[in-house]
Amino acid sequence: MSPEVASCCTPLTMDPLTADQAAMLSHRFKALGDPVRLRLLSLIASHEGGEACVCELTVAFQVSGPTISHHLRVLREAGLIEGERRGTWIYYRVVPEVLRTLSHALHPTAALA
Amino acid sequence: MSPEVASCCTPLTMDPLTADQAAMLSHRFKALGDPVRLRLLSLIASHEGGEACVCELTVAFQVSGPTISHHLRVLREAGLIEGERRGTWIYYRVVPEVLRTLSHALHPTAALA
DNA sequence: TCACTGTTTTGATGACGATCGATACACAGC
DNA sequence: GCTGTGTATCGATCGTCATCAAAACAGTGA
Repeated sequence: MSPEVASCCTPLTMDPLTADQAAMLSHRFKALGDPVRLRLLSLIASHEGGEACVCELTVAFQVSGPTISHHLRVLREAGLIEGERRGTWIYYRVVPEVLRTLSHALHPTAALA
Repeated sequence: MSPEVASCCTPLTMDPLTADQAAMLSHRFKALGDPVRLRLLSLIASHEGGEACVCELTVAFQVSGPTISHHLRVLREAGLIEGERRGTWIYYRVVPEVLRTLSHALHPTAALA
């Protein structure tokens, strides 16, 4: 993603969001607004090495493979995760700066590091 | 809301979320997943005194009154804001602990205060 | 090149959500 | 009580989304 993603917005509690800022942020929050996607993100982020193969993610849910793939796409298009193919398997990892941006947007003292 | 809302979850990057945790968090993030609601929340939080009257919120958007009311209800049912009637007008304010919870869930070092 | 496995895309379907106008409810002032 | 204003609910509409089965695509190894 573009470099400004991690520093675009002051916390939403400090100044009113512009329509553009709200559109960008809401797109990301919407991606987090599904329990399966949240658990996928959590599984990837907390997985050993910071990345997880789709095959490991699929077995953790009751939903079908295509559905997992759909949710991974939504997370990917929201900039929250990145995928990379290595041989047979595709590995996903989180984009920490984007998570930090969202965290910061919700709470002034958060994620200043 | 219940007392545990502000401390229920370790950051989702540390441990995989349980289905219950994911359901609760995704419900809140879903409420943030709309640009109008995000701007409403921001307007309320950044407003002088930490609260805003519905009449002040309605004029800031192009959408109808019922639609604003609907979005305020979604935010309210997600526990992100609280409303209080004082005389003629109803004032909304944010629930800071819940915002801090969400911020913390996204980033380990965030919102420990 | 062929078969096999892993992942994504396509197409369809049922549920959900954003929005509106109309209506109902709550309070203030007369 | 009545009337007017502020806010919420109802009912309908139309678009979006989560999900699946089926098909397509990508890479591996025989």
